[in-house]
Amino acid sequence: MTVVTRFAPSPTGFLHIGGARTALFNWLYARHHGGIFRLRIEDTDRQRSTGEAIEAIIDGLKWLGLNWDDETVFQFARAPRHAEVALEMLKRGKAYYCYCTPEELEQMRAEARAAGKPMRYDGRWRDRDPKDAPPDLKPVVRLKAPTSGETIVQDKVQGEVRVANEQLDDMVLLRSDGTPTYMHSVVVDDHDMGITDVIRGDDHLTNTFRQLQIYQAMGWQPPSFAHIPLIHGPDGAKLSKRHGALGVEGYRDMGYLPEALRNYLLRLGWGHGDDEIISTEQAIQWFDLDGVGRAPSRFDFAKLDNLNGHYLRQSDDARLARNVVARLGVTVDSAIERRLIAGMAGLKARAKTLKELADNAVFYAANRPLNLDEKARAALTGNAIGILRELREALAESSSWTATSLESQARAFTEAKGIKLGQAAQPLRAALTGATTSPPIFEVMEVLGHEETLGRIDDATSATG
RNA sequence: GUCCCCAUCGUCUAGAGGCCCAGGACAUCACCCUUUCACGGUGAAGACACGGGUUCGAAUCCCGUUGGGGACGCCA
Repeated sequence: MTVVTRFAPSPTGFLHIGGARTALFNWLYARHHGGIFRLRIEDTDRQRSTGEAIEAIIDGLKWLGLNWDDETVFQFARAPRHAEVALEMLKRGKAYYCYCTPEELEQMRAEARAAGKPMRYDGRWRDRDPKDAPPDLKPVVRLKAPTSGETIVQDKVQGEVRVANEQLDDMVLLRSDGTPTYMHSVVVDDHDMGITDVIRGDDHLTNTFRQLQIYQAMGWQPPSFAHIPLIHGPDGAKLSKRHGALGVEGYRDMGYLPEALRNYLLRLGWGHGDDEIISTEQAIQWFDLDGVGRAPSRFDFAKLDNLNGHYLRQSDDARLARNVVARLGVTVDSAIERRLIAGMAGLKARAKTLKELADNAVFYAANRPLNLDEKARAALTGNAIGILRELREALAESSSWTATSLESQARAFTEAKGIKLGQAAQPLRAALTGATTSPPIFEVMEVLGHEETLGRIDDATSATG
């Protein structure tokens, strides 16, 4: 049988990091088995669902490279079908009308809590004569759930999980306005969409018992389930905004690469021996549910940064240069674009994120005269100016403008003067990059070129001297 | 409150009774490389929550305790 998985977010906000991982696991599982990965938007909450959220989720999935098959299913549009199934259950005696008011239910819960019992609906309309129905009240449809025995989930991650049916109550299938509840629509949609494997956060584990009862009532074959642990913040509590609970676009804006985020998310809750750097091709080949752990994991930016740095260094220079230009919000001519590409090798080894990369690339994109930061200005005081002026004269005659030849010229110069290389290199760095840290300075000179280099030195020596 | 799930270095994890006085990665620290900062390399420190069993032998199995998390809506 072909594997069919799905990602089913509710469009009440952005695609958060936990959802992204759930989507990734579903996608990998489907791709691993040569199956189908589908997207269903659970927009039945009309108050909270928004078009922007739908767009954010779709953009987020696309950015992450998680492509889905077949057309996107919108759950709200299927409400008539959900009602149809509920009515069928009514007809079969598997469901019934309940005329309880919200106040009654609230009281029931309060009493149950006080008595130390599970907070559940007591089933007072379960076997009551419909003639008793109050004429002015619209009823909900409730599932006639089994009252004895137990419901068992065979979970691919959590193992066998069972609960006594007395713990579960008769849940609402159709609201009094005739719209379906989440619990009901999920089952109908998963069934109709031919989903074979439901992979979702383990906050749904206990919902599964109830959903299983709907499958049983309809005589449907339930899919297999895999409930993956949630992602927590660094403090072990729920992921907060400042700890990573952002939409994936937040990660994009911070300068993370989709392949890095994919790799990071994959390793959060899943392992394959000692492997850490895992390409997407490899992930598809290796991914299985056995490798998914059962304990929740904590989100760690430091590790994400490390992974991102790795993928950054692997990235194509032209791609990075384009991203840097976009981030800097500048327009550059083709000469500067070439300069950025040429300088990228030195730049990308020094950055963890695209944002950092862009910040460090400013001196390549900028036109003269350069802005010098405080430390750079400090490096251009005292005899540094004199050294720079002399070095400039030596360099002006240079016939070979490559990093290696520039370095040997500089070394010859400092040796002749009896000073350390650093005494010339640091002022040079300050003058050429406006900072005290940068890629190797002779490489910078090569990338900048003869004319620009001398010009920047002149700017620095005249402005300060 | 009731039910369910979880528990290995700070973090992510390897570990499916002897290969483990517990391995890898990130982070940390030291050293090397080096014109700066990175990258890279070498090394150090660092964990089986606790208590009982079972067994010749337990990180691995069982029970309990503690600690986390989740679910108990006419939200999804």
